Amino acid sequence: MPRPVRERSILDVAGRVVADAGYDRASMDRIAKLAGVSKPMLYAYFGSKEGLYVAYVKRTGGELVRRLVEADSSDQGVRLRLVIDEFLCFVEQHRDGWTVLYRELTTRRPLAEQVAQVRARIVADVRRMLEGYGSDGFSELRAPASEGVAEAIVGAGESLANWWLGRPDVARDDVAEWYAGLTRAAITAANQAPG
Amino acid sequence: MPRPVRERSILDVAGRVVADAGYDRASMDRIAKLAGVSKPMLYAYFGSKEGLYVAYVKRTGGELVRRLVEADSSDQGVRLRLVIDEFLCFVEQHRDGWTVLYRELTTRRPLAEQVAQVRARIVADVRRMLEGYGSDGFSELRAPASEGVAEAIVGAGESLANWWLGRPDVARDDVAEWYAGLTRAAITAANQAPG
Amino acid sequence: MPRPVRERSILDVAGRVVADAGYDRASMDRIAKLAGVSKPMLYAYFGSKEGLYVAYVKRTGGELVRRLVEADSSDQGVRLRLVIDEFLCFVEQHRDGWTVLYRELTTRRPLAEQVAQVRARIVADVRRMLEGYGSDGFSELRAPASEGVAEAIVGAGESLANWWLGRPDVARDDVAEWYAGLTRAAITAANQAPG
Amino acid sequence: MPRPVRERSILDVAGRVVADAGYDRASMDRIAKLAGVSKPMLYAYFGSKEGLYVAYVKRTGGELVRRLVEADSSDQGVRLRLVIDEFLCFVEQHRDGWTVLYRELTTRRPLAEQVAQVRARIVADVRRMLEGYGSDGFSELRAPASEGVAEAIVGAGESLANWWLGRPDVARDDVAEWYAGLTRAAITAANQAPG
DNA sequence: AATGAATGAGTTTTCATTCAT
DNA sequence: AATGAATGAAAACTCATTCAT
Repeated sequence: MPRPVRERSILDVAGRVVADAGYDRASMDRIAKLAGVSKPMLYAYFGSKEGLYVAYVKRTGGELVRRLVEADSSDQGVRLRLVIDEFLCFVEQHRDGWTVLYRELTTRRPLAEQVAQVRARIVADVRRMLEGYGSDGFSELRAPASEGVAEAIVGAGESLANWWLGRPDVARDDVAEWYAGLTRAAITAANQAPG
Repeated sequence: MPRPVRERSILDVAGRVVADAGYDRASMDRIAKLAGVSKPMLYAYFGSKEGLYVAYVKRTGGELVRRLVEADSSDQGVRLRLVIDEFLCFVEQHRDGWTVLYRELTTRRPLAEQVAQVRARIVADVRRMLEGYGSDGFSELRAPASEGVAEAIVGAGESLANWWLGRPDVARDDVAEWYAGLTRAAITAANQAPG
Repeated sequence: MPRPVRERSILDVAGRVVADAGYDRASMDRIAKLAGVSKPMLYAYFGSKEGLYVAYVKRTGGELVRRLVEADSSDQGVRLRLVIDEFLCFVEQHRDGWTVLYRELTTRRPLAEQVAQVRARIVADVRRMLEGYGSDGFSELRAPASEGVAEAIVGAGESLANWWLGRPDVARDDVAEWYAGLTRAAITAANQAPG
Repeated sequence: MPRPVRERSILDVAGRVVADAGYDRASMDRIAKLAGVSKPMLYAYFGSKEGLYVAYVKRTGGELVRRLVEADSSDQGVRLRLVIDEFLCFVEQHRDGWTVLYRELTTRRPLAEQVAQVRARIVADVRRMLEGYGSDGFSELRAPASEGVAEAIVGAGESLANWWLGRPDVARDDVAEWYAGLTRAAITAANQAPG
């Protein structure tokens, strides 16, 4: 089997195992066995446990960011809803990936950097949205309020996504609608607060 | 040293260590050394590593819930703001405790149950708030929307609290104000959505 | 079994195993099994494989140096012969120790430092002997010649000792006599060379 | 690249790596990478790690012996000095080779045999020199004294050579002179001892 | 003639946990 | 009531070696 193919299939398994057990409890032995390869292959391809994890996070986080950015480049009016849709689509399609990204957000060492960067980019986007909102005459929101509220909005989405993972009977469209509503309301409220 | 006193000081140390390194990387050796007792003491008092952790979570989560419940029993008009204040006070006073509770929220085995229960009670409270909101004539919010939005609101608070932990220069009052604004806006938006 | 006793018996076994197989091929598993303890004991007492080795070398090298120094503090006339006797006694009594000290002399990483220090002290002594020899009127030997010849003399002794280890039928007294003769001759020759 | 050429360049690399790290810590991976060939090539050419090592030692030890033998076949009067010169020339030109030969002298398994043979031949030569010395009327030296002293003389040379490797500022001629002086003095002394 | 892909067996090290005193 | 001594089990990682192409 050629290397790139193997690499992808190993990453898939690694994501499943890490999503299931967390980084610390995910053993290389288990990943190797489930991937149908020997442990030395994991090390030949990824160098270390951390290397394997980082490769997975880069692949998965990279795709999430790419999709959000694309959705964000659409027409102003529908942008928010499209970005939210895209986010929920990603969660739906990559349950493991999302679980890993989200779980390791709260872990300090030694991998937080990678994941934190992905999230930071998203928070920054939301913050820009908050700060730009008032440009048409309304009051304007500035740091640190814009930062805090952006964090809150992103956190709301994460939490909602996790809840949704356990409720497959709920339609994505509904979830997106709630989240979009909350976001719009939060933006409005934040901008009116100082006034 | 009488047992209850020693137990409390051990729990304090355990919280610090677990907040610092996470449950898996927190070793009993380290906890024993920092607490100034021998390892067999830890086992005599708490039975196992999991037992020690559960004791810590019960104590810490219990206090969080107690404080929120008390704040929630106050007058209707200021209730939301008081609860939020109480929550942020707790985070401020128990950085380790909050970090542990929050971090382990996303961990599956073997301790999630305990922590999840604490959070579930909070989410349920918020949900009741959402569902009761309309009782005075407005449209009413029902599950699963009320559940999802409650999750989102709680998630927003968690995220905001974590962000705030890294920004000690921001006043608690401001954070509380933003969060209260977001929550009220979200409730209003959610109730108007179906109409 | 109290710790100091255990430590000594572990060190004895470690010396035997390392003398037998060399540092790299000596496995902690094997040392633990032969010492009748579990591997974690080795780590509890010595920290690491290197730590165990260093402890052994310190103990053994320390004793060698102590004995040589004592013998060296005797009356001038018989000093050389006494030191040589003491050295050969040590080799006879600590075959493992000598083998380890000698073998690891030629190893670069990561342990050479310790052993090299022991040897360096001995070489320095011989060098001082060489340089002081001429003080009664003969020509005097100086660096780098004194250094080189000291190295040669020490090397001759090491080599002789190793050869002797494989020839238990040869009396220690004879070996000592040969070595003393060689050393005296070498000193004389070295001092006359420049003249 | 024709096989013999490649073989030689592989051996050169192997020598460098083994001199640097020792046999056990020298990995086939590293040798293959530095030699610019794939690992299966190493096995096709040399059969095993041990095979590669043996090939290196045979080549290097063979050259050392050849040079010493040639120098030894010269006129009686200058023989000793020529042999010593040749030895030091070899060390100077083949630092890696000498390091490997010397280092592995003290290693027991699994390669000592090869290296030990090379050294044994040299010791035997010196011994013959010692035993023949007295043929012109002086007292004669016999085993085991001749063996022991020969070992000592060879060991002195090895030790001197190693010391010299770290002192490139010292002229070869000086080193050779010291060593020749020591050797002649040792021979004389050994022959006079019994008398 | 040459190599990318692959592994069985072994290494050092750590950890939660218990026993004898 | 308290601990020094001790361990079974499992972790991450490495290496010499081979096969299929």
